Amino acid sequence: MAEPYHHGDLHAALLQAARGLLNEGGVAALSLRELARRTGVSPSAPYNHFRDKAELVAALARDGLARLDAESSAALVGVLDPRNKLQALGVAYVRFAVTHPAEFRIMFRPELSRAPPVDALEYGPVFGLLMAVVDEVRGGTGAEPDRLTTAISAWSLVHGLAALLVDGPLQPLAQNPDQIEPLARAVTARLLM
Amino acid sequence: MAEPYHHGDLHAALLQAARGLLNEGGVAALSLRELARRTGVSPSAPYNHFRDKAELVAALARDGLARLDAESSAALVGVLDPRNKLQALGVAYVRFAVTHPAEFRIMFRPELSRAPPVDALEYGPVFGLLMAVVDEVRGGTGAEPDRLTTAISAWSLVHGLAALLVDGPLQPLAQNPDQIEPLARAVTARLLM
DNA sequence: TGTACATCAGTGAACGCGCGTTCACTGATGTAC
DNA sequence: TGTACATCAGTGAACGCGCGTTCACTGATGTAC
Repeated sequence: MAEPYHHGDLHAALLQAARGLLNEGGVAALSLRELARRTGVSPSAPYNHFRDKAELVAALARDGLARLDAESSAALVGVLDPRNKLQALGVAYVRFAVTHPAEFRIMFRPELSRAPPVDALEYGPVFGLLMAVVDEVRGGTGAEPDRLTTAISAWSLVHGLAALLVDGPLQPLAQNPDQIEPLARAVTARLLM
Repeated sequence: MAEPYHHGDLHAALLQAARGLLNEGGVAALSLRELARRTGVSPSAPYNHFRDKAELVAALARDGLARLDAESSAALVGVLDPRNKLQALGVAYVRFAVTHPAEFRIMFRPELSRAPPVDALEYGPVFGLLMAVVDEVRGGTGAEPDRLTTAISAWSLVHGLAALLVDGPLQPLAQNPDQIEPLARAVTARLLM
């Protein structure tokens, strides 16, 4: 209501509002009109920044992936032991999901955006990181099962915990984030056995 | 188009059509009107069988849970070793998710129905089964970590694999179901180490 | 076996709603000279 | 430093659509006698 023209940074404001909307009401609640309302702008204003709704959703997913990538890399700083690296990566994954549930949800709902954000088993940054660490771990010990299976197992474990916390029956636990870190540590510790 | 009145079993036909719709277009595609169209019935006919859309979704989730429960119990028949039981339960879980993706999705999307289908950590049938098997396994060996953490870890592993196959970047693998069984076996084998 | 009638499970028109998107427009901003 | 003008980022009305749900209705079914 301040100045009718030229919002400060509508692009960012829309994405921010979209995150909020997703966190509150889930995917069903994400509408361009509501976004416009929340950023105090007319229904057609968003079309100056995104071709259509799918493009906005795709941008959200892309941002989420980049953030997860950054946090994953950060989690490895100063960690030397390969097995500790694997655990650190897992804990970071769960923490990301719980602190950014909107992005986490949308990254794994490919119907929503035009193209899948993570292309299958192609080496997206995050999966690449995981693969590298898995190779490090395998390099140490002897006759372990196949690389891919190991990576998929590790990914499954943390993805499952994240999904149960974000969308599933473990949701109540995610309410106070102090409990998340120890739980994630305990669960990912199974990767080390 | 045969006889205009008294569909054979509209209740079941609607649920069946809903499963199809969910499998094809995801949650967003699930509409009562489309259901009516597919079962060749007027838009108001479904209201003779379900109070509203939420009730239909809840019925779908309930059916899915019952089915998962039945398949889980069936998977344990004839298996004696506790660790093998744990694995069998895990494989059944993944198989259920891949063969009934609609139900699997909806069971873990509590916003959709009025009440959450699995009440938190209360002992729903499936979780009860898991807990019992976990206790069996723990009874065998000595100083293992806490029950709940063990159960959550096991659940996370299989839930994560299921989610990555159904909605995530492992989707391509789920196309030919012959690969699913060995993969599920390999991944759940990590529960035994 | 026939008839009367309550109940069950449909029809189809209508409602109001929120949505995505388009369109002609207009004020603010920034650049060239 | 001023002015002319292209471009950028908004407005607001309008569109068509599919949705969930309601309503008065009606044909088919099953039960009582």
